Amino acid sequence: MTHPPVPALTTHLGYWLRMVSNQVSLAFAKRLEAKDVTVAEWVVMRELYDVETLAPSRLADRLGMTRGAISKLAERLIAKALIARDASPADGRAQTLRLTGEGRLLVPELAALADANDAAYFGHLTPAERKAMEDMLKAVAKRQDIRTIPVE
Amino acid sequence: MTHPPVPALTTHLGYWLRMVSNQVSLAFAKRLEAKDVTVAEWVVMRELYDVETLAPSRLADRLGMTRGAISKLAERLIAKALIARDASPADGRAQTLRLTGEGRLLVPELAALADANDAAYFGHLTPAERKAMEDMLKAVAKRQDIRTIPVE
DNA sequence: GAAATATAGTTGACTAGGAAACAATACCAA
DNA sequence: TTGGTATTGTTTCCTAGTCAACTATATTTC
Repeated sequence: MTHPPVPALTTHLGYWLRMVSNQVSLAFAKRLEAKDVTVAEWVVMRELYDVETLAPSRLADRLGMTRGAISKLAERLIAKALIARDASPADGRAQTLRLTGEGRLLVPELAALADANDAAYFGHLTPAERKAMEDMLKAVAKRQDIRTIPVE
Repeated sequence: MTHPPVPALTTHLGYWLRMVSNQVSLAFAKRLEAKDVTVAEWVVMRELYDVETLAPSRLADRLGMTRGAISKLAERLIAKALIARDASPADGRAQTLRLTGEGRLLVPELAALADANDAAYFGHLTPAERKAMEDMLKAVAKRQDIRTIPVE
């Protein structure tokens, strides 16, 4: 009783993309769990790593999250003593976020987990294949003017 | 004060994959919104489309979701009158889910949205490029024994 | 310089999922 | 046939987001 035939989900590139992406992210999340850090927290920490300080609202823009989400995310990272929040001297509304010493020390460890995860999933591809995939994904991103850092 | 240099997030293929995948899924979700359906609901409906009836637990396996999540998802679809739930005559614990007439009529419309979304993101790739990407993703999926349908 | 407007961050209500405890039923083994 | 175990689906509690209302401070405009 399948009236009009409908192509399978698997005919869409988006389907495969999502399936693989989900698994890669999930596996990465599991690795991070050993360090008691989520993917979103990792991205924030990595952003802060080469920038000294950053305003929450800038972070929201960069990660494509709402300011509310960043507010709560920052709160969690502060509770873990991985980042710190300072009032802006210039603007009474504004704040800046920065890594604590502890947080800064953790980033290279987390980066190693990210490397390992990427290698586990894509390490078997030849350099040419990797480059082809990366180029295609970059082209799609550019074409659609995608610029936010994927958090989840 | 960036002590040890850490490679940028963008050096990972997983980063690009997630960025593009997130945007493709988000755009698809927005299209589905016009029909008042979520991506997860669409996947369930598409699964039911060529199968007559399906047990919730089978659905959970196929979609890689918990039975609890399927329970709630089914409840939402039933509330929208897009699927129906019947008690299994053979097994007092079991149920089966099926599309309603209305639900079945909706599937081809939703499939058209899926096609359009895929085309919007990947239509500009040459057939060879599309195939290369699909093959690589399939290979990664196969290598990791990924078999669940990506819902989100 | 006062009033309107804009911006930064927080909060509360809501959503969709996971994990684990649970109830009901089925299966199995002695 | 009865007692233990397995399985099905539901429920409760938790998490991490969104959205929209809110507070406080800045900026602009007249």
